[in-house]
Amino acid sequence: MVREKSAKPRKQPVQKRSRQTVAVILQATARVLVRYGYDRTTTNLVAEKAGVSIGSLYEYFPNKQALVAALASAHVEELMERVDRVLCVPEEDDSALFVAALLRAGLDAHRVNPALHKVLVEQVPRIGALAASLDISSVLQRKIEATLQRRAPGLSSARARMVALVLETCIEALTHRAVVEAPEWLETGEIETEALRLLQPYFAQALASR
Amino acid sequence: MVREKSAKPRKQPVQKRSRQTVAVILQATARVLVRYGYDRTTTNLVAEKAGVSIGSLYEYFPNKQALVAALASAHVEELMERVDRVLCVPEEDDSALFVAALLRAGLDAHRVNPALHKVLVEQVPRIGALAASLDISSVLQRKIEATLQRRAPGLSSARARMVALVLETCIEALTHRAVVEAPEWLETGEIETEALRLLQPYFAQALASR
DNA sequence: TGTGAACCCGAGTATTTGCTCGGATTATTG
DNA sequence: CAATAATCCGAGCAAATACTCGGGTTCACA
Repeated sequence: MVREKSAKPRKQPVQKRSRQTVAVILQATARVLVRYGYDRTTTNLVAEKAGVSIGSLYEYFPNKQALVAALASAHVEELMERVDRVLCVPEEDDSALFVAALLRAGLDAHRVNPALHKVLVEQVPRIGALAASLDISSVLQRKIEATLQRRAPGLSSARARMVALVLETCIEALTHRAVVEAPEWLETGEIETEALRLLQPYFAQALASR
Repeated sequence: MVREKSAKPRKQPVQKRSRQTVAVILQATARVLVRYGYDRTTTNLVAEKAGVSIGSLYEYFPNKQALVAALASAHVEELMERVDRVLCVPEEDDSALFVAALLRAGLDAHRVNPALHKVLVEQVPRIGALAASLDISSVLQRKIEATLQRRAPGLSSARARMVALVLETCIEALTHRAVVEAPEWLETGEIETEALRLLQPYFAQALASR
């Protein structure tokens, strides 16, 4: 099926009409992905559900991977916006509050179209363009690392990287796990409490032992 | 490509010769998966690399999913054996030692054909038979939960489940992350140290506050 | 050593699916 | 109001790929 895609360039939408078309195609892609899963998602089906012709789809997306990658990028961007909004709040000098804020960002992120998120994470193979688009974690980790170095200049850069990795990894894993396996713990906030019990002492100690 | 697979039953290998064939096919599947990735893995290619005919392959595996699922099951089983071997050692009454043993089990597990593990985790879509085959985490979690209830009978069953989830999730996520992103921290043991710093206080406290 | 069962073979078939291309339709510009 | 560009269309091609089937080969066992 999908060969060694040499990314053939496509035209950019310039008029309002075509930008609308692209948007409709992406929305349809999301719906089809969620409903049928990745490998039963075909470009023809997406075009049909979007109400545009297959020809139009290929005007703007050179292949299926590029199509899904575009959607994934948009999704990740939306997540990042939420995280940024939380990370920029200036009052988390207190380590406990900082961790809590991070955690809330993680939980929040998982509330953006969780069904799509699940498909992207579980079914879409991380290959080629998709690998980069789906690599949320490392972006986030770097972001945390930067914040850390800004707020706790005493930390060596190696330590900052390590602590950022631990925080990001655990938050991402725990929230994701809760979403798919124990949604009731999300509602009740139990997961949040438990994660704080795990991460706050760790983080406090990491800051102390500089 | 692959339709709504209605699992058509295939014959079981009974003679030594055919068992050998099945083994060879599975080994080839692993090699092909690692080398070409999931969607460029075709049944025809697997048969060719295994040195058997495509007909023989379909004697024992009804379709591609079943083939990969069989391989995944075998892999998971191998992981579980290692984990069991560690978990059954009787001397971890000390909470710190218990966590350390768990962690070592996690790290150990990731040393079983890590390349294959990576492909299975990152590329193979969790659908149908594959979803179950790849669900290592929940099996492990239940195993930890049982061990926990046996060794710390003071814990309520809800707490045991929660603590097991946290331990399993974090160990799995951290080790996996280290493997793919910072292998040097695996060599030096830094990841292990750091994970212990995170998990031991948490676990000790969880046991104390019964 | 004969016979049926288990096993193996691989060219070929039936589908699926990504994607093109020539031409119609709509917008923009001078 | 041309003329040119942008957009849209969808039948159909080419290639890939999962899977079958009829027939040959090897094994178990009486």
